[in-house]
Amino acid sequence: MEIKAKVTIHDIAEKLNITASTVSRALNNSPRISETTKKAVLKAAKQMNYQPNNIAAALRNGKSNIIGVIVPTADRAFFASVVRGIEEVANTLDYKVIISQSYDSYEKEVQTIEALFRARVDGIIASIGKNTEDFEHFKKAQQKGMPLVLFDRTTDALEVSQVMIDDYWGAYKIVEHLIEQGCRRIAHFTNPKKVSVFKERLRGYTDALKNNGLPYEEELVVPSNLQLEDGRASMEQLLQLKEVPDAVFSASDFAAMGAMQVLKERSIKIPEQVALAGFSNDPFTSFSDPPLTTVDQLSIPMGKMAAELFFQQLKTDPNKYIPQKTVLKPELVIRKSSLKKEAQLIAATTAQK
Amino acid sequence: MEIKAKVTIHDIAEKLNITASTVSRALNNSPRISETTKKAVLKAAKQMNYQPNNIAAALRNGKSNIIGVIVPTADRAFFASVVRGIEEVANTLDYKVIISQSYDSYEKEVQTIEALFRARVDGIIASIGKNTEDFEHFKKAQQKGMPLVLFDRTTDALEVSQVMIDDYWGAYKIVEHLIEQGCRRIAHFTNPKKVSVFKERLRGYTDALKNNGLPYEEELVVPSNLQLEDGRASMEQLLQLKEVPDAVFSASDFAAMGAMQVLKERSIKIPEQVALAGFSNDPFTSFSDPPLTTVDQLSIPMGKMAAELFFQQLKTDPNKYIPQKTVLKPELVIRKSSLKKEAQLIAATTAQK
DNA sequence: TTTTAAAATGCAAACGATTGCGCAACCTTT
DNA sequence: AAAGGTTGCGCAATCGTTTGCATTTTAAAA
Repeated sequence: MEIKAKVTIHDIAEKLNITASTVSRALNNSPRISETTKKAVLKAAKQMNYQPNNIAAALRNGKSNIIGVIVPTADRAFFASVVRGIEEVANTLDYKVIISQSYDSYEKEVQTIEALFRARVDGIIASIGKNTEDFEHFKKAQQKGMPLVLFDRTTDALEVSQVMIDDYWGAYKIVEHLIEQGCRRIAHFTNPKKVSVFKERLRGYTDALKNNGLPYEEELVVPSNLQLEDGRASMEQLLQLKEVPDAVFSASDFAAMGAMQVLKERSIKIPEQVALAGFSNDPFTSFSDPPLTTVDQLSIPMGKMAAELFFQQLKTDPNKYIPQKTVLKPELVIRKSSLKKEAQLIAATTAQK
Repeated sequence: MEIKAKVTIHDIAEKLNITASTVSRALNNSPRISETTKKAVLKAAKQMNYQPNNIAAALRNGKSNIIGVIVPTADRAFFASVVRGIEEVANTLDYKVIISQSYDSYEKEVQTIEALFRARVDGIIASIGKNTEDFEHFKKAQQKGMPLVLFDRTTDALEVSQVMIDDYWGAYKIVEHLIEQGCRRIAHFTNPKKVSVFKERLRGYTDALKNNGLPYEEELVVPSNLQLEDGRASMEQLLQLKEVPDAVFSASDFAAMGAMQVLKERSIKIPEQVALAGFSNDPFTSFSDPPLTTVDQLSIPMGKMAAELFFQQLKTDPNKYIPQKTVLKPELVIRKSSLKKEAQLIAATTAQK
């Protein structure tokens, strides 16, 4: 078994005394070829250890069977899971996934998309970088007639298929949950950026308050970058208030975590004194103490759905295609950090003894 | 700005009244082309919005500028970070990264590698699936003269470049740390599989005990699958012992986490009564209460190193190449779960008041 | 002004698979 | 037995770049 020169359909053809055309057709199971020769070709191919050259086919066909995926960073839990979801469905259709990172930089994003064009990907699935406000580079993809699907961080500036979760609904529901648990002064950590997800979560928060007869109070809504440290700072700030809140709904798990740390340092009981909820269901949320109530973003399903929209678009005439906006209902993940009633009940029965 | 038919070097050539050869050479900055025409070509290319077709080039050159990466699952924190590292260096060299998942299935792994062959990747970077014991599919890559780099889960059955961390050293050091903190009965959670990493960690554990004059006790080494639930069970088991350990070094963060839960449920103080250490530095370890001491696996550097080995191999004559085995020294991440001395000190000063 | 070397560009064949069109050979029908 | 249909396969162009080997142009030397 030495290394033999790469075998092509021509080699097979020669061996069988037929032409490459016939071999090609046989391999592609064309009805124009007799069963006998098909069998012969298949057999010879196996025997000679033939490996089709997708690149040659790609050149001829003008399609590469490759999807380009752009994410801010490949190792953030959410994005990693989406990529996983995309790969899972791509895999079943013999498509490959090229992954590239934009690092939330506009310039990188533009470069990256150009690189994907050069690589001749058949289309692109992307989550827009935080600092991107111009979308010409994505439009280019559309102009080329490539399928383009946006997920999570999308924009309405583009007529494009997109998948996201219903941030409003998730926020609304979780605030409602907090209220149901007896919380009456619910604070919210938000982000001032134009990014729509945070706006939506804020809207869900305010509407839930309103519809449940609770007042919206400016001082309870604190904006920040939503990282761990920001969460700490925001919590400190809230604790300065004359009237301390009895719950915090953070638009990010990290900030919620920061708040949790501060509360614990001050021996403020969670959830009895302050209930806590985050957003994203980052893997770490189940390991905190108490485990953090949060909203699951359905990352893997989102990836799958994005891929499905992609292939749907791939199959239909670019002129006929109508972009689809898919909104996934997120799932509430209720954990101890917000189960005030239960905690009180346990406290009561323990005290009774 | 309508969609113009794709422009090729021939179009540029025609416009400039030269041939495609010249255009090609100009674009590739060949010394055989005069500066004047180079300028002209570049200008025309920009003007006509020329996009090079990598596929055609790949066909002609026999190389695609694509690396195939195989991981068990794309969304496990460790692998996601390695992929990130790989992509980072690939990106600087205008290489693209195709990612594919083996799901720890041998069959999938074989299929996946075949698919990568078809895609004509220039080489492969992979972490071997848990259940893989035959390596013919990887050998095929080598026979084709492709660069092949293995990371983390490697094998000595293949003469191949590999990157891993020094599990022995990491384990040794962390056990030493526990001893230094005053622990004398240190338990260990391990995994019975043939996978070398766990064997190495076990070896580091036993050697550290030995070299520090502590006895190795069978009953303190408990094997399991090292998931959260396994950690819980193992801890329960340890608590049944006549002499309960005063520390646990788990070969996985998840199992360590399970142990932490059990200890907390029983109000056993961490680290005062039982110190805890894990392995991997999974992101969640910094969010537990107390934060978990662990060993960082240098995932991003590992990815970068794997990519560097890859390119190194790509550059050198396959016959001359000598596989490199790179062993990264992991980093101890000391957190509260093991800082017994500090905890005792604080306890003491608090009591004094 | 011719000769000669160097510099710049052109020609044409690859790379490997696909496919529209055409041409045999064979079968059916009348 | 001639006309018309099928069936099975071959021819040759094509996808867009690259590159070895000319060939032309330019500049320098004689």
